[in-house]
Parts: sequence; C-alpha cells; structure tokens
Amino acid sequence: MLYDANTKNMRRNSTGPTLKEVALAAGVSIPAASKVLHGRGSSIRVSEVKAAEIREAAKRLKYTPNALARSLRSSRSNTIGLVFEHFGHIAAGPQYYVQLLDGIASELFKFHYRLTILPEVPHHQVASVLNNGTLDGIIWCKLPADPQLLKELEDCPLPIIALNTPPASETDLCFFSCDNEGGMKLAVDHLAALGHRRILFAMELGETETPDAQARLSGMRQAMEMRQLEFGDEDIVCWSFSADEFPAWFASKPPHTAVIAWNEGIAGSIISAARSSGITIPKQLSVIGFDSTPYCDSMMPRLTAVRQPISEMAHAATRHLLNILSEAESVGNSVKFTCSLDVRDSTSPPFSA
Amino acid sequence: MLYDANTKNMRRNSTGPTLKEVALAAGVSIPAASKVLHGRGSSIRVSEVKAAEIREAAKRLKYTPNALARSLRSSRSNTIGLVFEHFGHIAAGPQYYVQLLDGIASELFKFHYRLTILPEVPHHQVASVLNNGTLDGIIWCKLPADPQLLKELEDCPLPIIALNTPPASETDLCFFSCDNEGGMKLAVDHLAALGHRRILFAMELGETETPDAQARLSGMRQAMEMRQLEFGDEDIVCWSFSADEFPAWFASKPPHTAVIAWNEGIAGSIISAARSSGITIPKQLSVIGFDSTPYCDSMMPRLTAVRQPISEMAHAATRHLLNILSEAESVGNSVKFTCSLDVRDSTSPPFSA
DNA sequence: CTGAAAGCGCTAACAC
DNA sequence: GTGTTAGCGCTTTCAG
Repeated sequence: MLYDANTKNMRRNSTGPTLKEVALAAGVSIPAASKVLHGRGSSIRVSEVKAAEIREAAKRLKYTPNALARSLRSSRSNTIGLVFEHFGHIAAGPQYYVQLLDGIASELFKFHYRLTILPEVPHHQVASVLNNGTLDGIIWCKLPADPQLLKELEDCPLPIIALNTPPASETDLCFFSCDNEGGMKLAVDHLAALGHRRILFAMELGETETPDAQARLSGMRQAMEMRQLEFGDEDIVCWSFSADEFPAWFASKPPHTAVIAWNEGIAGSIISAARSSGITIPKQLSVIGFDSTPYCDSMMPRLTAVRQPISEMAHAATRHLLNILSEAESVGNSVKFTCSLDVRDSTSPPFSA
Repeated sequence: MLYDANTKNMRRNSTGPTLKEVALAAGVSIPAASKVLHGRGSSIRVSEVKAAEIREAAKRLKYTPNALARSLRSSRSNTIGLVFEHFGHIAAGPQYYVQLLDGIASELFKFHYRLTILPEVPHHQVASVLNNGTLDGIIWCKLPADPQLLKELEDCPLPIIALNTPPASETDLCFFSCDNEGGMKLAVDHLAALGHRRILFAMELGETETPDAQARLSGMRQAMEMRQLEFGDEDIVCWSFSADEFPAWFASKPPHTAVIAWNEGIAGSIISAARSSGITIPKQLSVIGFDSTPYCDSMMPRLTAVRQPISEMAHAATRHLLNILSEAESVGNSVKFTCSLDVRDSTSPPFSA
C-alpha cells in the first residue's frame, strides 16, 4: 500500500505540496518521485512512463522542493555567510565595502550559491552563530587579530576565508589580502619623486588598531626610512570624518607638503576641508588616498590613489572557498595581492620646490 | 531506557554534537534537554538539578543547536530574502543601493533576523526560488511592473514587500516607494523659480522602462505643464555613464539651461563632462540630481538633489515585513514617502537671466 | 524496476 | 516531573 490520502500530515502547509503529495498523485513511492524530480538516488530506476507521470503531477501541483529538508539530509545548504567587521559602515563609508560585496556575490551566484549577510558575530560565541547547519562556509572581511577569536575559528569545522585580512602567523586559516606595505611604498615613492620630504599619514578613527592599518603604517615607516626621510609620531594623525579641525591643523603642524589618507573617504574630506579653507590642492598640499574607486574620479581635483584589486580579491577568495567546498581542496593557502598606483590630479611637486 | 551510546547515528558530524548527545551525557530524554536549552516545549517541566546537569553537559560538549532542523520543524527560518532587480549595479551604480541594503540589514539584525541576498530571480519560476522553506519573507527592490510576475508573486504564500516600487494597481502586494512625481515637481519648481524655462531630463540607459522612471517622467511632464513650460521628446535624453557625447550635445540641442538627472551618478558624469568641455556649472548649466547622497557633497560644485528618505523607507519596509511575520498583521498597506530638495551649489539662475 | 524502512536534528502532543 | 511517540520533507540503503 502506498500513501493514505487522508493522513493528517497531508495538510497543505505554507511551503506548498510535498514530495509525498506528488508521489500520491502519481501513484508511486516517495523515493521514486525523488529520483525522478531531483535525479539523485543511485539505486533507483524508474520507467519512462512513471517518470512522465511523476513529472506531470509535480508540475500540476506546482511542487517546490523544500530546501530545508534537503539541507538537513545532505548537510549542504548551498549558502555562504558573509561577516563584515563593522557592517554599519557599508553605506556611510568608502566604496570599498560595496565592491567587495559585489565581487563576492557575483561569484557566488555564478555557482548557484546564496549569500547570507550576518550581523556582527560576538567573538566569544562564533560557533553557535556560524556552525548551525545553515552555512556551508564563511567569508570574514577584516577579521580582527584577536588571538582568542582565531582560536575559536580554528575549532569551527566550517571552512573560513579571511578576506582583506593580513595573515596572522599562528593559524592555518586562509587569508586573502593586499600588499599594504607595498602599496604604501608606491605612495611614498611617488611623493618623494615629486620632491616631498615631509609626509603626513591620516588614519581613520577606530581603524588604527586593525591589522590593515598596522601594515600600512609599517609600510610607510619603512618606505620613509629607506629614503632617509623623517617620519615620527608627529606625522601620524587621526582624522574624524568631518575634518573641521583642518585649518588649525594646517597652520600649526610641521610643514607637511603631502598627505597619505587611510582611504578615499578620508582623502575626500581632507580635500573638501582644504577647499573651504582656501588651500589649493595639489599646489599647497598633495593628497593620496588608499583604495582607488569611482569616488576618486568624482573628486575635484581627481584623487591620486593606491589601488588594491578589490574585485579580484573578492573573486579569488570566493572561488577558493567554493573549491574547498567542492573538492576538500588545499586549505591554508594565503594570497597577497599586489597594489598599484593610479596617478590622478591631486599630487604635484610641493609649492616650495 | 534512554539512548544507546553506540547507535551508529552517534557519529560526530560536521555540525557538532546534537541534542541527543547532550541528553545522553546528562542522562535525560531529548525533549527534556530541548526544553531546558531552548525553553520551548510547554508540557515539560524539569527539576533544577537535572536542568543544571543538562546545561553543564551542553556547555562541556559545546552543543550548538541545528538551525536547519529547528526551521524544518517550526517552519520559521528567521531569514529574509532580498531581491535586487539588477544587483550587478550595486557597486558601479549610485550609492542609493547601498543605503537601501544598509537600512534593511540594520533593521533586520536588530530583530535577530538574517539577510539572504538572492541572485536575480527568473520571473517564471519565482516560487521555486523563494518558497523553499529557507525564507520567511521577501523584500523585492525595484519590482518590475510585469503583470505575469505580479501574478506569480500573489500565488506565493510568502509575505513580499516591494520596496522602491510604485504601487501597481491590480495587486494586493505591499509597496513602499517615494513620491517620484512630487520629487520632480520640487526640482522643476526650484529651477523655474530661478528663471529656467527649458529643462532637460537625463535618463539612464536601461532604466527608462522601470516604474520609477515612468513616474518621474510623468511628474516632470505635469510640473512643466503646470507652469506652461515646453516639454517634449526633445527634452528627454538617455545618458550613458561615460557622457562622452556631452560637448556635441551641448552645442546642438535646444537651449536648455538646466538638467535634471535620473540619479546622482548621471548627474556626476554630466558635471565632469561639462568640466572637461570648459562649460561652467551652474553658470552655463544648472544640474539637479535625484537621490541626495554623500556623493552629492563630494562633487564640485556640490550637487543640488532631490532627496528620497532612503533609510526611512528601508526601515519602514523591513519593519512592516517583520510585523506581518510576527502578528499576521495588515498586509497590503502601501506607503508613499515624501521627497524633499537639498539645494547645494549646482543650480543658479540661468546665465542669460 | 520499485517500495519499505530508517533517519538528518529538533519539537510538540501525549502518556504516566 | 519525565519519557515515549510522532513527525517536519527529503534521501538513501536495502529488499524484493
């Protein structure tokens, strides 16, 4: 005997008809229907006649497979989770974030994965948020260098990719990042070649402790040292987005002739602050930003900026995760991407030169 | 007898320990453990002693509830799906999209919902993509006015909110949109008050057929008519993002003294095209954009723009969806948000005036 | 070729 | 108080 039409579980719930109902309608067993409609089960062979009936029934009933049940069974959700440290910034902040998101999503979609954006994950309970069956893997942007967090992540059985995070020494997570040091060197070299000797680094409030920030700082330090240019604490400033304090700063600080900004957002606010203080850029002050995005072209003057290959990085990281998922492939390969410099109009030889 | 320790299902799979293992470790039944750890089941009462043991076991084993199983049982995934018509634009396009995304996400996270970004949904198989158990509700941005699609959506048992979509007459979906007509009227009024009589509308390639676009166009038409200003096909132009054709256009077209741009992106490209052609803005040409975002402030001159309350709209739409979910509340309330005008520096009386 | 049976991990109704 | 019994919808042996 097959399935009883008046079992109480036959109620049409919100998810629509089930495989059982289709099987019933077609007069076959559930596994048969499963095989025909989803083509999995190895040991089941269905005659073309029955198969046609099953397909017909499914169509007529508008059968929709329940992904939840399938995932529960197969331990595969076909969904990747994205963790953004400081997601709140995504709209307010630089374009950088969107490009990352875009790159990840487009790659994922190509392979029929879904993307779930997670709220900020409490660092002490990573597992319960991530490892709950709904996610096949994680991409964590700007993973903080908190050793305890790293430890927890390693205990988490899910494959995790740290994107835009410089590799941390003592773990075997997989890191995708840009060569921050190299990028800073490009910026310093460009300015030095133009004749600048005293250069300011403008950080963003709240970002100073991130691995990225540390890397850029040390990159700048090295590059300046290499050219025997002065670079000390006085040459590092933490900018708030409004930059109201600009005029005072410009008058009081050491005679910097150029600024390297933590990101395009900071650079933009420096430029507009300068403009409203009547300071001419680049004549009186050269400005370089980190991250070369469409933003940079809309500024006036157009912003010279270090370019990290954001989309490439996002693609590569995503692809790597997908590879791990499909073939249990080489985990632990960290990749560092080279930066380049997009020279636009916000840099020139210093006025005095 | 409780659970047998050497049943073969006891293997530690990738999702970690199960309720069963916790129950076993604590020497209680599965429902008891469930009740204590997740506090649901009504009819079960557990002694404090056992409860403590259960909690202890869970902690020791690092038990993580499987959200998949729970969702399957409860028909609730605590996840909202987001459909962006043309998601590809999100990084390249105007900030508008990000702000929407940001608004939705932040509201959702507040209520412990997750956000899943869906790839573009094939219009002929909406149900199978959306109604598969993994989503509690949908927010569809820029829902196209395709009647067949609307029909399919109505058949879909999931609550669906159309965000940034003017209400379509014949459905009972719920629409959240801005008053495009009113916004265009503000723009026209502003320009007319400054003395402009011939105004161009610069659309975006590929957007011209969207409901939003139609609404803005008709809004502009009405506003111009009301003031008895000329407005015909010659006054509508479709701009590609590069706007290389600007100089030719500026020389050949009717003597427009002002442009209203479909969005900030278009406006920005007009401004920079004008700049490189040696045309002064606003003196020789006033420019107004739709969507007042941080972009507008970074342009030179700063862009006068119509503001739709993007974040508010996103919040309201999200909240509404959540309400429907929690109380099966009033579906079908469409809301239209009022626009305002942010006057900045890209508009002035026409040169000739 | 095809159906019955077991079970993914969890919850809810019903005993005692 | 506490355990047993039934499934959520689907897939996968395993018998015939």
